[in-house]
Amino acid sequence: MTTDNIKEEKTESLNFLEEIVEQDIAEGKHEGRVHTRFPPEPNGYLHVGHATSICLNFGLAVRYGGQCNLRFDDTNPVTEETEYVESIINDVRWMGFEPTNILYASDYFPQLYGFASDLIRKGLAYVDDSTAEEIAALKGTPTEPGRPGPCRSRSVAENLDLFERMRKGEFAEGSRVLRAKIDLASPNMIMRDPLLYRIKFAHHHRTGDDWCIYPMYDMAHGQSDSIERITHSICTLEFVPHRELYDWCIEELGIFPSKQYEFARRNLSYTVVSKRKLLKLVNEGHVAGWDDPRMPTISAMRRRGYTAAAIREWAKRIGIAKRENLVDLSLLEFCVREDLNKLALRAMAVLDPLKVVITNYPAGQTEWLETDNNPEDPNGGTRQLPFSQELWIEQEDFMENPPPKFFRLSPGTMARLKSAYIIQCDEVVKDADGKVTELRCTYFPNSKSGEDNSGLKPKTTIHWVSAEHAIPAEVRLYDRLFTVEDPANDERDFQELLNPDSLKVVENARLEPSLAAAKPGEYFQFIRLGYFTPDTDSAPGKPVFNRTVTLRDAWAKAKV
RNA sequence: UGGCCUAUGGUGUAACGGUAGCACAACAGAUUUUGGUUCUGUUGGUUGAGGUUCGAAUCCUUGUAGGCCAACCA
Repeated sequence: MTTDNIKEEKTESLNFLEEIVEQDIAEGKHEGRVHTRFPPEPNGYLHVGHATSICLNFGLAVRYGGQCNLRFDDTNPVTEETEYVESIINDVRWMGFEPTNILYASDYFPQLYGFASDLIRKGLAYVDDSTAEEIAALKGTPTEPGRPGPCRSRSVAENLDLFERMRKGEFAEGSRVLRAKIDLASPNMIMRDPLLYRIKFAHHHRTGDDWCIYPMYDMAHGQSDSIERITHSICTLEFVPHRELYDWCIEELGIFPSKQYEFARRNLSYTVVSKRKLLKLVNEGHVAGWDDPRMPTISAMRRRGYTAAAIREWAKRIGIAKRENLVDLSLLEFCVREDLNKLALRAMAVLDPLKVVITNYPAGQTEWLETDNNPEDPNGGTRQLPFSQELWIEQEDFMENPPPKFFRLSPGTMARLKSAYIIQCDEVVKDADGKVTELRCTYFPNSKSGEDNSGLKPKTTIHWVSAEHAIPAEVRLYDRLFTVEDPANDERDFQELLNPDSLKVVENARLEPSLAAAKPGEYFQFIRLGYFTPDTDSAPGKPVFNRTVTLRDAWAKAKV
């Protein structure tokens, strides 16, 4: 290792969780073992927030030679489904991580039942017959202590008997719960005799009808961590008050001492991630589904053309801390462009076609021109583009009365056709309404790309496709779903904040013929327009492309 | 009004008592057969008030602001 490397390593800064992990390793805690877990509840699709959590938990394991389990926190049968389990596993793998184990909290139900019984035997849990309202009323408020209910003083034997009969299904749903007996006066509301088990006669996606009592989060999560000998159990800030209970359970049960650490969830501007709001977007038809490319779900980002590497890099760059945040969407877009710039194959596509006729080019002739697949990749290779007398160019690349800084085509000016010839605009053809329908141009035969000796220096290069050879396609242009940075914290109605232009469908795009074979999962840059990927709606002979993200566009900015 | 968490450029994040740095964004320039990429530069910051110290973003006190907690959700 050189001095430079040492210096670099020294200056690299760690986030607070990496510091904790490194300190634990240095102290030989758990024999230096690092074992994390990603614990989604299978009640919906994973979104960007989960993506950063995946990167955090799996990333820590990878970085420190540890392990990371994927554990489904499936303790509430009424909201959870196998469909979600499958999509979550798929999303985790797509993100680029392979779980050490794929586990389910529901597999621990027998053990968890035993833990609860242990607490009862220690006099630390009791069966409460009160209604939800009664329990809430006796819990007090943050400023007033709670008061004991009539069941709090039940004997261990009675509690054991009642709890067993709860399990046997002798009591009606909602009629009794098991509660920890801790401290009704605790300033931490979570410690005021928290509920541990409730009765639910519901079919569970894995355990079927084996159980009619299900553990609450606090009776399942930490215990599952402990069973799996998780060393660092990382969760979001809203669980901070639960840590006291997490530790209490582990202490009283005398089980493996997993430790909980909390970080601030990362929020992304111009979107929402609350399950309720995402559901509303889907149900009210504001988007086409959970994987509509405008959604912040992992499946939607994948469909839109974001790469897992870009999302991982984004998570790395925004870092990790404990303060509230709203990460600017532009950083995610930067990461997506950065990755795609390296790997996307360049292609020519015209979204808003304007006909160009090269008057001095032989009608019916086709010439195949070589062009780079990716100028950023020396091994990217080349392909052939057909050139002919009639072409399509972008409407935007022509202006009859251009402003001063416009240096594309206008009457009398020249432009280079990318990888082809320099043309000059001689004549503008209009329809009865005065709309420009065609440009009649001449080309300079000695200006062919790669062998140009014309001496001409046009101010710009524009993209084009040969009219005869182009294939038609639908192209979907996406923009941010909301018009405000932080829709979740806006007092206005959800509805008012939606961006009416979040989707623009281009029905009549013209693509270079090589794009006919493109498949979802492949990445392209339509030159000068942005990054695009085939959508899953594509059908043979009817390709559909999604715009992942535009290119940075200095001209667009200069115009406004 | 009880407890807990958090405050560093527009945004995100470093600096662990010793020169406030990095990235994105913004702006300017160079290069460019993508108004892309790449390269260079510029603007801009420690929540207020006290205190400790030779020296404070950092430690202490006290304000202020934001967030979380009284689900048979996780």
